[in-house]
Amino acid sequence: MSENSDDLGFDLVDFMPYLLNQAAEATSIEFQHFYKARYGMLRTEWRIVFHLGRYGAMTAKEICNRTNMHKTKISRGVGALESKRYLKREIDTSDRRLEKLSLTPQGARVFGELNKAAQDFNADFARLFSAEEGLILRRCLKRIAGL
Amino acid sequence: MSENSDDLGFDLVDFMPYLLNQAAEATSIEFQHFYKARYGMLRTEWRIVFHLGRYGAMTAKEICNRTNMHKTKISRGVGALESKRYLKREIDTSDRRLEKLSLTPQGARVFGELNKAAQDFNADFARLFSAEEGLILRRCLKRIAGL
DNA sequence: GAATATTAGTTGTTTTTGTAACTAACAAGC
DNA sequence: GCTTGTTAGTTACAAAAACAACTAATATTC
Repeated sequence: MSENSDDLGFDLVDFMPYLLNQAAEATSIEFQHFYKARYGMLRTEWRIVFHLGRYGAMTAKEICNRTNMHKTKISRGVGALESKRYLKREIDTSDRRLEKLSLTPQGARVFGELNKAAQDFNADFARLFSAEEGLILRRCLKRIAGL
Repeated sequence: MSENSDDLGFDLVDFMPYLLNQAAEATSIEFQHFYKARYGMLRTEWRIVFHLGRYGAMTAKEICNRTNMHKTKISRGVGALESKRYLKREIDTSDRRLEKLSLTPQGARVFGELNKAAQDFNADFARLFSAEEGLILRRCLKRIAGL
């Protein structure tokens, strides 16, 4: 905290929103390489692919609820993924407002590769910390994010 | 981690870039209220004000180096703060490429208020954690951010 | 000291995001 | 059955960020 005689307060690095943001940025930028450079995907798109690959077919709304991304972001991500042929839509016959989204075989393959990369990334990441640190870090972040 | 028989890997919430991002987002959005709603400032502008208020007059380049924000972002932030009369520029006579940036009295007053709000925010934030958790969280985040 | 390179900062253009208004389908109330 | 309300998703427009090209000043090199 470094309170000092001039009462200027803490250093920026001790300000949690800043520190969290810097840590998140640094990490995101690293992982971007996998989905951006190789598959031309945006973060939103990668998240959608992850959701559909990991949890199965669902509607855009369900992805919204799970991630608290805004629906317009999802709508555009879905459009982009569709034009890349990674995803297909199927309109629910009992409620024609709903679109069930699912990965195409090609999309599933991309998910497989990215998911593998993500697991490796996470494993490497974990090596930065002791077991106790990792546990506490994860617990604290979940609490902050309200998860 | 929840490894399961289908080998689908972890949940998104256990993927560190995602978890960090969600935590950073949640926190940033809360603190935005202070600088955005009250002073019409953007995050970049708040960071610039913080730097000048906390560490004294410096050039745009120095702010760049300290924060790894891109220089165009800083340039526009400085312009916006100048038109709000929170900041003034002074060209270095020995090297006329350099502009020494500093807060106006009005800017200094705003810094004082925001800095106070930031300290309070940080103190409230700290209450989410035990002393040990807070220490470890901070240490881990710094390591991740390379700080 | 003239050509070249580097540095600080700006400007212009393109992407991406955020916000609000919209369409289409369904649901409720009467 | 016809208003009124709600929900899923899209589209249009404005704000912000990213990226590249630029200007002006200083350094370097020969």
